[in-house]
Amino acid sequence: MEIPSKYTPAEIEEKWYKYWTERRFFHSVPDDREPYTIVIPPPNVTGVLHMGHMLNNTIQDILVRRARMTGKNACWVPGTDHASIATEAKVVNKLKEEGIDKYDLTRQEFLEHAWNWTHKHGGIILEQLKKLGASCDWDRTAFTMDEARSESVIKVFVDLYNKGLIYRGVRMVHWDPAAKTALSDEEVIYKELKSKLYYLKYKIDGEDGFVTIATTRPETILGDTAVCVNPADERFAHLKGKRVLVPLVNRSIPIIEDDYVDMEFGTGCLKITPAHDINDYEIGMRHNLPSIDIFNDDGTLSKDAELFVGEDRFDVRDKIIPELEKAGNMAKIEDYTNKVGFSERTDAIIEPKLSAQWFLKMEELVKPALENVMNDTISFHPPKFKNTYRHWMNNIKDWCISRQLWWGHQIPVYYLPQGDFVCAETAEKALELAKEKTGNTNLTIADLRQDEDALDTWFSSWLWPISVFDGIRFPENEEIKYYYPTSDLVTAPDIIFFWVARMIIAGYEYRDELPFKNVYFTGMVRDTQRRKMSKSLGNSPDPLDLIAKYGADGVRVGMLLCSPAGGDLLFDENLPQQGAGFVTKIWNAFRLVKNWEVAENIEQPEHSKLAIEWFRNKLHQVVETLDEQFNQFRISEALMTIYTTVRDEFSGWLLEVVKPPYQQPIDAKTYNETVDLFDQLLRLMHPFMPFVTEEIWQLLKNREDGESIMMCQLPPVESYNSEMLAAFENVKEAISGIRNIRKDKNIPNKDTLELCIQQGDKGFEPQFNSVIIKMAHLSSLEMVTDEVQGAASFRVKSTNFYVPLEGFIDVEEELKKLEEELKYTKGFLNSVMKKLSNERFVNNAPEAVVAKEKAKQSDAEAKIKVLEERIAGLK
RNA sequence: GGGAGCUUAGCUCAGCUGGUUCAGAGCACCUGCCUUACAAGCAGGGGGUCACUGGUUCGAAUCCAGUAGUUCCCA
Repeated sequence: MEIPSKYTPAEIEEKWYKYWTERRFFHSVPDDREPYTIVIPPPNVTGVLHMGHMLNNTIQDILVRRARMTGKNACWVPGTDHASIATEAKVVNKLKEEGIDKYDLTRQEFLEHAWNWTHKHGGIILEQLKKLGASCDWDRTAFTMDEARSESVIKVFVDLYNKGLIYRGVRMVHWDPAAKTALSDEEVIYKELKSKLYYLKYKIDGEDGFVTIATTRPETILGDTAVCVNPADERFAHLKGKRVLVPLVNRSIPIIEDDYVDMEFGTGCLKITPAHDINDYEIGMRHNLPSIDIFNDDGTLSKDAELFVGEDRFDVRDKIIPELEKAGNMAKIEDYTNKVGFSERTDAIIEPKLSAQWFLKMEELVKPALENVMNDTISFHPPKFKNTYRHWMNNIKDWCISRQLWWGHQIPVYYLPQGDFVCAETAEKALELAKEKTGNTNLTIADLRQDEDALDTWFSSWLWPISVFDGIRFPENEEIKYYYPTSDLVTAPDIIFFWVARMIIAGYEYRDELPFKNVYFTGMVRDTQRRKMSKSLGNSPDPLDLIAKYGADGVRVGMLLCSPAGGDLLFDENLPQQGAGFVTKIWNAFRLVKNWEVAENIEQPEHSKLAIEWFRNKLHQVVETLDEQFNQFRISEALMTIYTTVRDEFSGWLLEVVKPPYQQPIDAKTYNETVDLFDQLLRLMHPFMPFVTEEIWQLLKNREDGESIMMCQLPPVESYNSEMLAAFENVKEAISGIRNIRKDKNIPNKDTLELCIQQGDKGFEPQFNSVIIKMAHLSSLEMVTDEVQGAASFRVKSTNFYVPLEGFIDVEEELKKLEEELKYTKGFLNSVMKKLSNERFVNNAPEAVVAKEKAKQSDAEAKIKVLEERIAGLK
């Protein structure tokens, strides 16, 4: 069989992904094995794959593949999220480009456009995940607006309403004038802006004189209904009970007193606009002030503003300033930096606005969700996110779940002709309730008017771990009982409140159980300057280009090598490059092994036997290490373990030892054992690099059609001989010592050397001599009792190694090296003795620690003796 | 304004309940080598007052307090 010298990821990856999916290896059905379940954080249906998805889904795939290979029934459920605001905004824009205004369409017509868009773009991101190698159970692909999920959302709304947890209230909400919808607190991003602080003079009603207030939003004076001072502020005592006139419109408003006012800030005198500021709203409530809503839903001024009606709020700000100056109301203007809320989705500046919305009472719901994270029933990795979580949960506010959008789940509330309303899953059920409620049996569905608003997207995704198994509609179904609770959730910390917390809440409310056992928070993918990847900066590579360039395995490895849990990943193209380099390394190791000619009639050499025994033990140790690392979600460390094992232990040591001389065959026993070890190693690597491991695994031995490495079991955790591993480390050190001598003395590798060993207490075990002979290319290895003259030397622990080099040896050089070694060892002994001669240390430290120090002492003393003898011998 | 975290090699980070796997890894850097699978490689090497100050202790990167810088969350 001809093995290509270059590994070509593109075609190989496509071949195996097809092989896996055609045989439905990713598909899971409940059986008697232990389930392992992950639900994907559903990406936005209209989105495209970005670097964050790459990292996140690589980690999920590693966890799922590993679970599958440890005998679990692994199920990774994929799907997408309808992303109400973002998708609606995209559809609205697209229609606008076609000259269609959303408000010229009926709801039905608009939804048709939205569905068309979804069908066209909805699958893209999932198709891209396939290129990454994601082993999702594609038969289970779900969408937050498909039938099962939609019905679940509606059912939950009705249920919570009937439990008295959902209510309608007029509240100050964050209004997005671009999307014309309310947003939840979590959807508002505060940014610092350089703006101005305007000092405005309000004339006192019926008197000469003014009061001066400071504001960043002069246009809102049109909605002022009071001016407020601190009751403790002597400066304004004389204003008590008086009134002032709002500039330009000359409305007379009262001067009120409230502790809220900060005497230090601005002029100590605050204008109150209850309709457009949350704090003013609260003050307004306390003082029974009227609210004047001066804005329309799109951010233009309403007729209640009296001036500038129909003009945009920011244009009005520009225009009102000269007006105020002209009227003599402008005292001064200062530069000022303040934080302004922006819409997460549309980036429009948020307008605090009074409006009627639906809210979910959170106070009771959060209790089990908080408790079970704090007591680690649900573990966060890294655990520092527990703090953030607790803080939010302890300061929880009712969740505004209505959005003034069409794309989403329409709120199942039906208004009756008299203004009353009922809440029901369907219009038919609503009609029944309405008849009951009103006693009017003549009502028809046409008399009911369903609430226009849609639900917050998170109100559907919070059910995701349950709804993907249809556990809301059919709580007793076999799948939900088998797969739920899910095992691990992999997500980014920026949606800990939006999504993670709410899933936990929903889990306890609807299953009385946690939704997942572990939450692994990935870092953000940034560029090398720590900037977030963003379209506008153009610093984000296209993941698919990277895969095309470096292969999916290379990209996966590159992303993970540098991505500790919760730490940000500073992406640089040399990462996938390194990943691809590692793939090549493995490929070359495979080529080496596979191209050996195998001879049945050759005896297995001693060195090969020893090396194989050593590596078998090494592998068991690695399996144990990986197990620990995975248990702690130290996934990038686990990859590093694999990386160094393959590069150093397997390629650098095992293969070099067993490698037959040039153009000579290898004995069958060594060959088969090497292939077997390679096979084990490939399995350990498979979750990280599924494609190259499958390709090599398939070529390593004859495989039946339908076999796959992904369906194999990982090598189990087994005990290993740690003395042997330690002994082999001494062997490596000895071989390195000889290599160093070669290097120092410029002795080519092809020349053989002689070696004499003066064995000390430690540092040498003769059973590995054959390995040393092979690896150091020795012509002889002799045990000696005395030191050897005319030789370069080095020490491993208390064993002396001599390489006789007549004529080459520079005694001065050798002595210098020995003196240095002696000096260091003496210094080391000194520090140990200092400890041991400290009575309080010997008396107070645990016995084991003292014993260790004593061992250090005797080792150091032995080494000093060896060095001193050697020095004396040379002199 | 409130809260949480972080600060260890040029970069990104490990370092568990204080004590030889305590000063580590990968990358980067430097020096040799085209040695027979691999120059996308191999063999070596340099590099850190563990942010600062004090405390606890026989012993502190590790525990405590304060200071500085920095990041995130919330308002």
